Amino acid sequence: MISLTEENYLKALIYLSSLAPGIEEKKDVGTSELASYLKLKSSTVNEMLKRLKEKNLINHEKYKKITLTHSGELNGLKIVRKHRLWETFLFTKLDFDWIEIHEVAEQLEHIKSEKLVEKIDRLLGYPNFDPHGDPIPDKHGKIPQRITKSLSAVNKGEKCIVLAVSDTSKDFLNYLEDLDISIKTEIVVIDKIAYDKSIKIQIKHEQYSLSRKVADNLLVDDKFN
Amino acid sequence: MISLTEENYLKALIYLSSLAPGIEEKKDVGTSELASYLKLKSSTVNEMLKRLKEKNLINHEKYKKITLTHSGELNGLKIVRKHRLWETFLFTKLDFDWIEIHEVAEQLEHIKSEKLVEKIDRLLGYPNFDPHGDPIPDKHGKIPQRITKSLSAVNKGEKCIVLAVSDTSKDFLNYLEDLDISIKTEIVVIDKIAYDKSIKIQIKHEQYSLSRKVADNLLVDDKFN
DNA sequence: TATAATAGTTAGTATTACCTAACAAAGTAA
DNA sequence: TTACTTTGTTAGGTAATACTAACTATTATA
Repeated sequence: MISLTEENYLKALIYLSSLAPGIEEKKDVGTSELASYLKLKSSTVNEMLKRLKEKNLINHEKYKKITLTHSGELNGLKIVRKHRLWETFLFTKLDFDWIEIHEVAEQLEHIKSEKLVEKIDRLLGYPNFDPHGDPIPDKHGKIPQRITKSLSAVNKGEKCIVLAVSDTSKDFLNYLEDLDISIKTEIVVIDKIAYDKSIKIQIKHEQYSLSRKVADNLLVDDKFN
Repeated sequence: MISLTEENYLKALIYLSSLAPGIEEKKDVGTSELASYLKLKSSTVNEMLKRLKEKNLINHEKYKKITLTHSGELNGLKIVRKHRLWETFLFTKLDFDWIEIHEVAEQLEHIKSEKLVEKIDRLLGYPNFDPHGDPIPDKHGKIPQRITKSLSAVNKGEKCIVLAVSDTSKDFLNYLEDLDISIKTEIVVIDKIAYDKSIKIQIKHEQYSLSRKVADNLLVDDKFN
């Protein structure tokens, strides 16, 4: 049996080891890195690493980096799957907004019931991506690949719809909320300013100017017709 | 902050102190009674009682009975409310069956999010009773009263529908499942045997004989036309 | 009412998951 | 290559929640 706390360590390891650009290349994770991500002390993490190793969920040698075993990765992906399914449920079925879903899903992801997960998955129509655009692993841990294009790469005059964001910080999500940009929002690229790489866009009948940074973090689909 | 464990103690106290027939008359609960209900040792419970008393959730003097304070009752009712709303959700929205819902709701009831509870309540259309027929306290802890009549009290020749059960043991629920009796099942009382107080009923086109005990534990509505 | 049975309490122990403080290993830079 | 910095580990402590064993108060009964 994997405890709630252990589940959170696995999830953190999944997240940290896939932080590298491509999903394929895995990054090795160190004790302090994990500790600072979980907002815990290294000594605490160190102790947990021993338990996770005993349970065959991670590989770890003294003073070396941490990697997930097959079992560890599978179990971690299960939590990620549940988290993202619950986020989707909260967003699409209960009208929670983009910002609120994460916190509640952090709790719901630990509910132990295979059947419940499957039922929710079905209720949602077996979605491949959550409301933030993150891929939802299937029950075997397979992660759907997304064809992504950042808004920065869309040509002048073209139309696209928002699929996902590559930054899920509160600040960014709040800013998007102000601009009324959410998943499936239709955006027309009016102009691209060469000088500072900012772009001028139109949403419904409003026009805005977005910085390069913002445009980079908006992932879109430009061939949806 | 009330811990998950503390919440379970409060819920148990709500349950045990309302075991008396009328909901109004409250029964006082003892340490061992609580311990045996929670499948814990009295010493464990005793320790927890101290903590609950410090948090002003219960009244308890050495060697005396336990009663809930106003705050304890309110907090306990909140858990009961969540439990029953989740059971209703699982039953009506996810097609879980009568027997499975309890276990999953035991976990879901501890999710902390006022908003989530309200959203689920709304999604379900603000139900007053859960799939077992138990009343769902409202957000202020008010418990809807049900007008109950046991199947034993229905006259020969009359029709009724199942509203609730007064025994939620697995054995009983399994037996009902075998008979294909669930909430809203229509039952016609064909005959009442004076000798052993058993009754003969008809469901759809099947006839069965039910013992007195079973009939007593089936709560029905006989004026639903 | 004396005593046996039941109920409730206390003391001491274990586990999980956290902490601080002290120390050891590895990596970096003068 | 020595010295500094960062990273990782160990030892020892705490709070929550459980346990067993031993003890005490209350209740029931002969």
